[in-house]
Amino acid sequence: MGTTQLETAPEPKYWHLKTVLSEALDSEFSVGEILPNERELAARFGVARATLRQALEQLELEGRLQRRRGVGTTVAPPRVGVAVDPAHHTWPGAPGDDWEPVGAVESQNVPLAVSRLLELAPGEEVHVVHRSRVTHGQPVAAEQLYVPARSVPEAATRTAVDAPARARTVLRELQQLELEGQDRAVELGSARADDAKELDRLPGAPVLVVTTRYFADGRTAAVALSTYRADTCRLTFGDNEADAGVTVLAG
Amino acid sequence: MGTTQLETAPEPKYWHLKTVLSEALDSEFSVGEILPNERELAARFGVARATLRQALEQLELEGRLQRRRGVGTTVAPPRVGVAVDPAHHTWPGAPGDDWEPVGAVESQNVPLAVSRLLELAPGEEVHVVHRSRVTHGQPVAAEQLYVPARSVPEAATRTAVDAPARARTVLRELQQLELEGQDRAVELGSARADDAKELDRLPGAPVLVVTTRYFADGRTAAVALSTYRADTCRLTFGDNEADAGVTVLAG
DNA sequence: TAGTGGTCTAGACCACTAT
DNA sequence: TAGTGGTCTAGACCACTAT
Repeated sequence: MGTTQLETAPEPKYWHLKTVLSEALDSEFSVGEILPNERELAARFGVARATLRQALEQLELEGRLQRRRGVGTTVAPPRVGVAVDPAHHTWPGAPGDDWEPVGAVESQNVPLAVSRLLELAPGEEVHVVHRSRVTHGQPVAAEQLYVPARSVPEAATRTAVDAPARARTVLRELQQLELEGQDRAVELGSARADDAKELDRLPGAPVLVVTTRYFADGRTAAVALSTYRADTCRLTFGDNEADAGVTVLAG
Repeated sequence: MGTTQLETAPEPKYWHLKTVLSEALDSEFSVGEILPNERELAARFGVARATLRQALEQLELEGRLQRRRGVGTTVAPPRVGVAVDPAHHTWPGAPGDDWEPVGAVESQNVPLAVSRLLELAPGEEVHVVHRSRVTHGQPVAAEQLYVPARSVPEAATRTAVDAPARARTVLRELQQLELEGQDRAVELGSARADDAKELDRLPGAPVLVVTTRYFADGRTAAVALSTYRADTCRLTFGDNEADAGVTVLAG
């Protein structure tokens, strides 16, 4: 016989569990259905709760499950396709964009990476416009749009009555400029406490961060940091019409 | 005095730890530097190892740390910008694309979501072309390109000598078609075992999955599933020239 | 107030890397 | 063979939701 030790390393329990649960979700559960609680599931599979949780975490990451503290674990609907990059480039706040202005403040305190993209001088004033995006009644994204005061010298945010009006003032001025181009980058991040609250998630939840640079007057005129829920969103780019409706479950 | 119970909920230990470590990384460590091991760090901060690991996991997710079993934890370099969507649309394998053909097989067994996108008939044959992408000497992505046999009737994969040659045969035939358009979607996933191995990660590692649809002859002629390391990659879209060089650390 | 998922502990052992 | 991160256990208690 000889030693047959060429075998592949044993599969971790949580990995096997994930596979089993995934198949059960496909065949025995429907969207919105509540799973047994974690202590019950762990007992049923004969593993420690921590191990069971490792499997559930992965399935949540893949958009298969939704877990809510105090409530329970449910089968998640397919991810929602959200159009991020329409073929026709426009300023934020242009007609037809899905974002809701929430407020705006003036600040000298912006993330280092943003100040580099905008090539800010030390102490330079920046309007920070806060917007949110809702699809199918669910909050899917929160955005901070950084607009140097130099880009919109006429924006009179202090005279506006309420917060959304202040935001609209900045957006309106921005649209006076000629948009010369834009680009985007997508990366994985974890939700800051404020964004998490707005997205109805816990701090640290995985998010897709889209960085958009808007070019005008030969320089970067504004930068948007948009934070999308990674569990529920599929970001779409290009020719496609809004929701293609089909989700590729990447597991 | 009265009860002052309007206070915000206490910050979890691992969250606070993450903040402390993050600041230490900024000020006291440089890229590539090795951190003390987990048992040592946990002792130093007076927490259980599991709690320390929760903080490290988040920092790794944000691309700040790199952990390797048997080796240790090091400070990660800034994320690499990888161009995903050049302004000029082309077939995969066109001159100038960064992918290396690895192999190709014929299969009737494709992911359900892919077969829906391609509107495959049951049992229809599909070429599965496997490619990999390397940047700065590091593997950053693995791809499965699904091409229905009907799209490339002349592709003679069986006569090709080696695996890369079989892949190139399919790609060459694909380029004979007129590309009418393409679109993309990005979502979070976890690495399958085979992709994980190729990307030098453990199975289940977080990845960004890009689904590309290629249109020709009025239908979807091919679909690519590209799996990018989420810890090391920032996907760029649009006008930007390759690497913008600046990383937005989304934490 | 009961029930849920989230945090945390203090261990043990395993898989892997480098020497 | 020593040292690392990865997996797993069996608990305890906390924050939050809904009744």
